[in-house]
Amino acid sequence: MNSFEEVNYFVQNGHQDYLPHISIDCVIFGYQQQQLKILLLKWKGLNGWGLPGGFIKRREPLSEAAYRILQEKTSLNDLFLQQFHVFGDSPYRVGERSTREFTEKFGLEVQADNWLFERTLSIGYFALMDHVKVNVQTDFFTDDYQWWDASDVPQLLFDQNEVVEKALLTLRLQIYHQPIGYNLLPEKFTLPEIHTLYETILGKELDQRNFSKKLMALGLIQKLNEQRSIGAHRSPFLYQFEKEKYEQALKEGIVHTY
Amino acid sequence: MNSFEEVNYFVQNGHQDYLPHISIDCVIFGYQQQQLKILLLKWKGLNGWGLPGGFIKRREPLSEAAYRILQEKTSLNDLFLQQFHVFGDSPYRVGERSTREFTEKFGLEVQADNWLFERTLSIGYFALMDHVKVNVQTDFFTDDYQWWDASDVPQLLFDQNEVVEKALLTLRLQIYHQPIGYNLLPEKFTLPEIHTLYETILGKELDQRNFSKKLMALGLIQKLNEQRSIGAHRSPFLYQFEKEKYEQALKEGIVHTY
DNA sequence: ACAAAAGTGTTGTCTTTACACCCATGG
DNA sequence: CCATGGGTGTAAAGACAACACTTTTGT
Repeated sequence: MNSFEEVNYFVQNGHQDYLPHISIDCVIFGYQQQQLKILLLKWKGLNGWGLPGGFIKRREPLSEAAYRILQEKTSLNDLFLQQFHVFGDSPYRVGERSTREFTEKFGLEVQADNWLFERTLSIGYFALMDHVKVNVQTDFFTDDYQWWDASDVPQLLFDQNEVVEKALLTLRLQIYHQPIGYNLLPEKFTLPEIHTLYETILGKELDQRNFSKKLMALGLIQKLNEQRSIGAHRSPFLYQFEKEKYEQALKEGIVHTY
Repeated sequence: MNSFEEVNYFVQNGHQDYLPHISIDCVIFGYQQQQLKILLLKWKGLNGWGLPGGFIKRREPLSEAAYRILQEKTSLNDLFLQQFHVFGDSPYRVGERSTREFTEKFGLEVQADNWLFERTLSIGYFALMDHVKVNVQTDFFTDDYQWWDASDVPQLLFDQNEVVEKALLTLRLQIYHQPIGYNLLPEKFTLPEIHTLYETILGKELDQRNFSKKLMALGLIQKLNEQRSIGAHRSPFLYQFEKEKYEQALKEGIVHTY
């Protein structure tokens, strides 16, 4: 959705194709330089940062909508995606919104009762992905994107700081019950890499030896006969997830503490 | 909402007061005779069992809506209530619904584009309450209610069996991170009572001695100097939750395994 | 040879599990 | 006095946490 005509049609007539009053917001986590990152888009005009999001088509299953929105923004399809909360309590989510500012910033005339400006609840989804596979698409409303450090997210538009907070909390809780990493790491990774990933997500140090013992005991990854060359240091071995076991663990859950 | 006039107004004009396309479904858990129960309402006409639910008022915060709906149905206000999932994938939640059957059963004329019959996502909430405090209110659409054993729920209307399943799953997961019991048990309860409650929720046996050791170690309950008389048996001591500590544990979470 | 990161085991402590007997009460 | 359920402790096994030195690699 990039041309003025497309956007104008969406704004004026989108309610025919999409459900009003409900949107989807995506918190996209990536992992980069040993830091947990979140993908934010810069809104044109509003001049602030916000989460990628979108609306649900009238005949589209909810989870398909979430996948579609993610794919539109990241051109990626193998990813972990999970609903985590519906936001409908903050003042922003209770009242309707003014169209004036919108008209000024984007040059689109909208009636006061335009569907986009009615009260809209938002369903939060979070996704995990390997940031190097991501090819971010901006659109008419957004003109820039950036991966922000998860612990250092700027002030976001609307109530979206709350959304990010909740996503982080959910991710941290989840890491104790589900394997995480498949979607955040490259296919082949080293023990120090996944170790740092866990430390990063949990925001605390994990003993190197205990971590690898435990991880190996889960039996979800296998050691390969290859090493990565990392410069003037000993070359770490590469590992990869055993997909079937990983999927099974995702379904059945695991219990551990790291 | 009991009179024909009220209902007719709601059906014809409800979209002015309520958000269309989104509803709330409540899975209400109670505990009774050592069994985990779920409150179901019997729909008039449709002649099937379903969950209590309702719509969100246009200017009402989401969680207030959930509380209101619960209060309307149960006349109860001190309760534990939590959002757990949005349902929008099942065929029932993707398409619009036929008004014909509705018209026949309830004698209300509705247009094909009536707001109640458009596609509607449902936000699932689950609640825990002491069933003896509950005073169930039926309304125009429902003429009976019953507490059903959680492990033996009948075929429900729409996609609601899925909703109940997910609620149970969430409850079971949650019990490892949050104290549970305050809202399901009477103010004063015995160790065997809370012990059976946990066994019931988790669906497995828990060693009596280990359970009480662990429970006491959490420091959320205190022993009273009273006993309950239970007939021809030794009288068990009564306990009660220490509210402040309980609330704190709710907020901060706990980790244990039972 | 040096700097930097990878890799690898053991021990003590704590947590968890398994298990059985006596006590209180009412009929 | 009997039947039923309540209440209580200990020991063995397993899980967790703490901890340091050697190896590899490139410069």
